[in-house]
Amino acid sequence: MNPKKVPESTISRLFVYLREVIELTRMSINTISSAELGERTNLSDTQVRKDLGYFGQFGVSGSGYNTHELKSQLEKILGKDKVWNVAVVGAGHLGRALLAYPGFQNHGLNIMAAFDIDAKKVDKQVNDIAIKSLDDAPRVIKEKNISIGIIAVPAKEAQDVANRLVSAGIECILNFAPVSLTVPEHVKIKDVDLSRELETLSYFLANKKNN
Amino acid sequence: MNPKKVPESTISRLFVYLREVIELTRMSINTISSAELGERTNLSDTQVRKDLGYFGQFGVSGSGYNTHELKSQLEKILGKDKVWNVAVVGAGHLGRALLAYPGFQNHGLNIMAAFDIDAKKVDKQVNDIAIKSLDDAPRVIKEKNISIGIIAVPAKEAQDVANRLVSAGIECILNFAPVSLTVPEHVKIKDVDLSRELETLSYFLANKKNN
DNA sequence: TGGTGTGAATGCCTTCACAGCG
DNA sequence: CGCTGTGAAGGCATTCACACCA
Repeated sequence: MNPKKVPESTISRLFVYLREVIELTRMSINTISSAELGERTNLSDTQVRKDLGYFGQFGVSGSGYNTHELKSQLEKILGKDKVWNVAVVGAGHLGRALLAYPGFQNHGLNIMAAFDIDAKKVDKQVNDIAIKSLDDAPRVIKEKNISIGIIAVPAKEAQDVANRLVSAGIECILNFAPVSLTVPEHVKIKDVDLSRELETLSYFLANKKNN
Repeated sequence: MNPKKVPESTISRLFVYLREVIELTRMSINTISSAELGERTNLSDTQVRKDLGYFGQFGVSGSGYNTHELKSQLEKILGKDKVWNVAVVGAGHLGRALLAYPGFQNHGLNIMAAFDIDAKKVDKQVNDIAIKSLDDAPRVIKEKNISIGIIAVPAKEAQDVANRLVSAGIECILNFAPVSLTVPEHVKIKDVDLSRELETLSYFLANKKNN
């Protein structure tokens, strides 16, 4: 349908533009140029125009983009009319932080279930969500039509959890465990590796001095 | 010193190789080929060799890499002999999860301090670390020689926190707030945008059906 | 004049292809 | 023969340069 292939990084930035444009409409600002939008998002004006250009011509020469129109176009492009159900596996500190994270609800993402293998955590309530045994996952995932799974368990258990999620019908995984998971082709996986991010920063520090 | 510029993505992968190699030495496996190492990390054999090739020739033709030597070389390259002190700003769910995160200690990263503006949280203890008022940050950061800051506060406060950290002498920031922060050239910033990661997955789901 | 839209140029990173080595 | 090391090719994403438009 799209004439040219859209880079994944473009998609990621569109969410940033959308956030900013929502803020602008709240402030009753009706027009914005690519340069201004770029400044607010720490991106170049060309980058902004190129990204938007993949999906049509929303701008007005000499004036810029209408924020209200841009907002609704971006929402349409990014599928913001749809809502997706999410399950969190692992009710440790990180898992519970994710259950409490306010950033998801506003973005078409509903955390519907939480699982853990630890019997001591099962049936505890976190933020209105009851933690269930991992054994219940296949049933609950199907019943509640959950399509996104978040893995927040230790590295050793992560592959097993991934296997269970996949066979329960999960289509996307956000993985916080510091291991490379193997999943079937049709499952999309995204890694968030917190210690690696920090380690990369420390590498930067270690090498800064030498230059 | 390095003849060719090393891609940042290579650095990031070196940490993955190191993890794997540590695991291999624990299992008393003394030799590994680039193909095997690639399989364990979901990367290609060429990628592994190219990455290592930036830093020298550690391999043995026909047999592979000695895990013990590779381990110590990687540790040296990545500055694992050094230890860096870290401060967390924001003692909400995410901040507290980071304070409790076990993955940092083993990696030359010591969380030495935590700050919050909320007077109700100040002086509470989390995982042996006392939460201090943000106003104490400049003093504590200097006293404890902290060079990495983690921002885990709401979007609206993030830029202000960043400014304070920078003027207190912080050199690297790991930012969990969903905004683009502006910092001086010499400060390295790395964003971890959790809702964006999840949103990108939901975009993938929304578009999968159309193909 | 002040802005958009976009082919062309560039730069970065990954993959290919293969020479060389134990 | 199996595996490393690496120049060359290729692919993807960003930036440049400029035609075009209100």
